[in-house]
Amino acid sequence: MQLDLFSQNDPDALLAGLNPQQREAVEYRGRALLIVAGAGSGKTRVLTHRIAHFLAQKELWPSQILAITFTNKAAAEMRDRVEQLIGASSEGMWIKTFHSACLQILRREADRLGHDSNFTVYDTGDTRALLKRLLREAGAEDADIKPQQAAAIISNAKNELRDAEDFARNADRSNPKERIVAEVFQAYERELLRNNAFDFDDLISETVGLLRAHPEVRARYQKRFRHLLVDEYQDTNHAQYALIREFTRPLSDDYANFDERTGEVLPPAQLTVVGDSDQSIYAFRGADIRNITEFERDFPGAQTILLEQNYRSTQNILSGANAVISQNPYRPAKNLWTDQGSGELISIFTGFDERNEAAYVVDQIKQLHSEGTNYRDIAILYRTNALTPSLEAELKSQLIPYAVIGGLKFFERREIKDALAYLTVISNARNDEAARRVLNVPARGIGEKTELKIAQYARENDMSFRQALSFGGQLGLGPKLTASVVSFGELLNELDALSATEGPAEVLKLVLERSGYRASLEGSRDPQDEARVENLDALLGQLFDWQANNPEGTLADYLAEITLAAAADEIEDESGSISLMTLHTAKGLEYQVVFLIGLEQGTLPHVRSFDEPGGLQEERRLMYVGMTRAKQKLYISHALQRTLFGNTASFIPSSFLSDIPSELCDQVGAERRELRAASTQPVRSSWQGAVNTPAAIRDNKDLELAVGDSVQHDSFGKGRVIAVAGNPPKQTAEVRFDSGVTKRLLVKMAPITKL
DNA sequence: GATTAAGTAGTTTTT
DNA sequence: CTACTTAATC
Repeated sequence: MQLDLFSQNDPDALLAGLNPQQREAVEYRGRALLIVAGAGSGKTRVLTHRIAHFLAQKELWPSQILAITFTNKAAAEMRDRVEQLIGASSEGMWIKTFHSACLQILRREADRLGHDSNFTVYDTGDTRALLKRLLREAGAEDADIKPQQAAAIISNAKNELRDAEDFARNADRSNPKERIVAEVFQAYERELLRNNAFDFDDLISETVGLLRAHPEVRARYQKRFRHLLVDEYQDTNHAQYALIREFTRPLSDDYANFDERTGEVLPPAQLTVVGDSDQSIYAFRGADIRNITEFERDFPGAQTILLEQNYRSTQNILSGANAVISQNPYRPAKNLWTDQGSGELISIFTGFDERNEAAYVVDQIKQLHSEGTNYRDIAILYRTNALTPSLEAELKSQLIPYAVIGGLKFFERREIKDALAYLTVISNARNDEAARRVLNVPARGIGEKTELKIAQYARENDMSFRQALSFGGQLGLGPKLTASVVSFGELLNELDALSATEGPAEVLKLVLERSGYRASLEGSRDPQDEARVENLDALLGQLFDWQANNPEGTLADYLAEITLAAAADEIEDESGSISLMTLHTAKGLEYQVVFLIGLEQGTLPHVRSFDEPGGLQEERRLMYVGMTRAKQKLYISHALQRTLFGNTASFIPSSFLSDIPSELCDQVGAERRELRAASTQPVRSSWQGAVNTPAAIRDNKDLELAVGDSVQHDSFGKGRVIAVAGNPPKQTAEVRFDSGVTKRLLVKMAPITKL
C-alpha cells in the first residue's frame, strides 16, 4: 500500500523498467499517437503505464478515459493492471470493447432511435433466423439467396455505414438477387425496430449515427471522454473508425465545450491507438488495414512510435515468424528482435494423417508435462474449428485435461437458446422472435397455423406478438387451442411481473418450473433430454454466479453480456487444462508452448483464401500471429492426408513451411524433400515413437489383396501386388511401385487403396 | 398437429 | 459426417 501510494505520487516511477521507445510512448502528449507495436513488444504494458501516467500527473480523471480493447478479457486485464499501477480503484474509467461501449451508450440514448433501453442484442443466429423468415416472405426461394449470404451483405453494408435506404438506392435493380436483398434489408430494419432490437453491427453504426445526428449528445460524450485509447487498431472497420472520429473531431461553435475554470474552449479528445499491420486478420469482417497505414494522414500532426523489441519469444521463434511475414509485399519494414537468446529449434512434424498428427502432439504434451510444464501453459492452435475432433479424441484417450475455446458454443444449444428466449421475451415484451421461438416449448399443441394467426392479428392491430396472445379468444380457434394460447400469454405476464422483484437467476428458475419445460424434458424418453436438463442446470448455476457478481444486473444486461462475450473470454487463467483454439481467438494471447497444426495447402492457407484478393497475405499474417504466440517452444505440424466432413483427401505441406529457414527447424518425421519426391518410406520409422495407441493408426478393416491387384499408396503412388504373405491381421503384401521400388506393407495399416 | 423417417445440402475465421 | 429440411404416418 505504501509503495502504491508512492508510485501514484511519482509519475517517474511509472517509467522505470521501460525501454526508450516504450517510455516515449508513455510520456508523449499531443492530439494523436500511433504506437506500432510488434508482436510481444509490451504494448499492454505501454498502454497501462500511459493511462497510469495521465492519472498520476493529474492530467485526467479516471472517468475521462475511454479505452477500447478487443475482448472483455483484455479489458479486465487492463483494468487490473492499471489499478495495480495506481494503487487505487479505476472507478468511472471505461475499459470496454467497441461493442460493449456502444451498448452502454445506446442503452442510455435508446429513445432517440425509437428503441427502449431494454432492447435486445441479436446475435448471428437471431439475425439468420429473422432473415430466413423475411426471405421466405419476400419469395426469394427462386432467387437462391441463403440467409447467411444476405446476412453477410447486410453486415458489410452496415460496417461501411450504409443503411437500408442507401443500399436500395445504389442497388442494381436489374439484378434480381440484389433487388431482393435490398428489399429484405429494409424489411429487416423494420423488424429490428419493431422487436426493439439491434444486431451486432448496429451497435457500432447506430452509435455513429446517433453522434452524427445529435451534436448535443456528441458534445456531452466528448466532454466526458478526454482521452481515447484503442487497442488492435489494425482490425478496426470503417464504422469503428468513424466512431473514433466522432469522439475526436472538433465540435462546431454552437456545441463547443468549455473548461469550467478558465472559460477556454476545450479541444477535442486526444487519441492513442496501438496496432500492428502484420497482425491484421479480420479483413473478412470489414477490418480496413488503411486505418492504420493512413493514420498520420487522418490525424495531422500525429506522432508514430515503433516498438520493436520483443519480450515474449526466443530468437529462433522470432526469426521464423519474421521469415514468414517478410514474404508479404507492401509491408513497412520492421525488425523485431529480442535479447533472450536463440532458444530451442522449431519442431516441424510430418504426420501421416490427422490422427497421427494428434498422436504426436499429445505425445509431446505428455512429455512436456512430465518435465514440469504446466498444462495451462500449452496451447494448440489451428485455422478452422473442424480440425479439433482428432485432437479431442486423442486428448481424451490419454486423459489430458483440455478446453476448447470457442467453437460449438454452449449458448448455441437448443435448450439454452429456448431458455434464453424466455428470458428475452420477459425482459423485452416487444421481441416477437423470442416469443415465437418458445410459443410451443414445451409442446402446447400450438402449431404453425396458429402462430401465423397470432402474428397476423398482432400486425393488424399494431401490437406485439406477446400482447396478441391475450386476444387469443378473437382468433377463431377451438376452445382447447384458445385456452392454450391465452394461458401462455398469462404465463409470460406472470413471469414478467415476478422479474420486477426477483433477480434474473430466480426468474430463470421460475421459467423452467412454471413453463413446464423442465418437467417435459425430465419426463421424456429421449436420452438426449437428460443432458439437456443438465445443461439448463449449468446455465442456471452460471446465472446465479453472474447475479452474485452483478447484484444490480437486469435480465437485459445479462442477455447482452452473453451475446457480446468473445471466445477468448472463456479462458480461465487458473485452469489446469491445455487450450485449443483458432488462430483468430489466439490473437493477443501467449503461451510457453504452442502447437500449430494443420499446416497444409488448403488448410493454412485456407482454400477459400486463394481466390480472394489479398487472401494469401491475410493467411500469412494468421500464420505470423500463431507463431508469435509461443514464448519458449513452437511446434508446427502437418498431415499428408486428412478426413474432413467424411471424405479423405491428400494434402501437400503449406507453402508457409518452406518460408521458415531450415536451420531454425528440427525436422521430426520424414524429411520434407523426400516426401515431395515420395521416394522413401516416410512415416513408419519417424512416427513410430509418437504413436502408442494402435487405435490411432489407419485401419483398412478387412481389405483383401491378391497377387496382381493394383493399389494406390498415399506416398509411393501406384503399384502392383507381387506377393502376399501371412494371415490377417498381420498379413503383408509385397508391392512393386511404378517408381521401381518394391515395398513390403502391412495390409491392415498401410495407407493404400485397392484400385 | 406431433412424431418419426428419410433425404439433402453444406462445411473459414467472429464481435 | 451432421445438421437441418421435408415428407409421411399416427
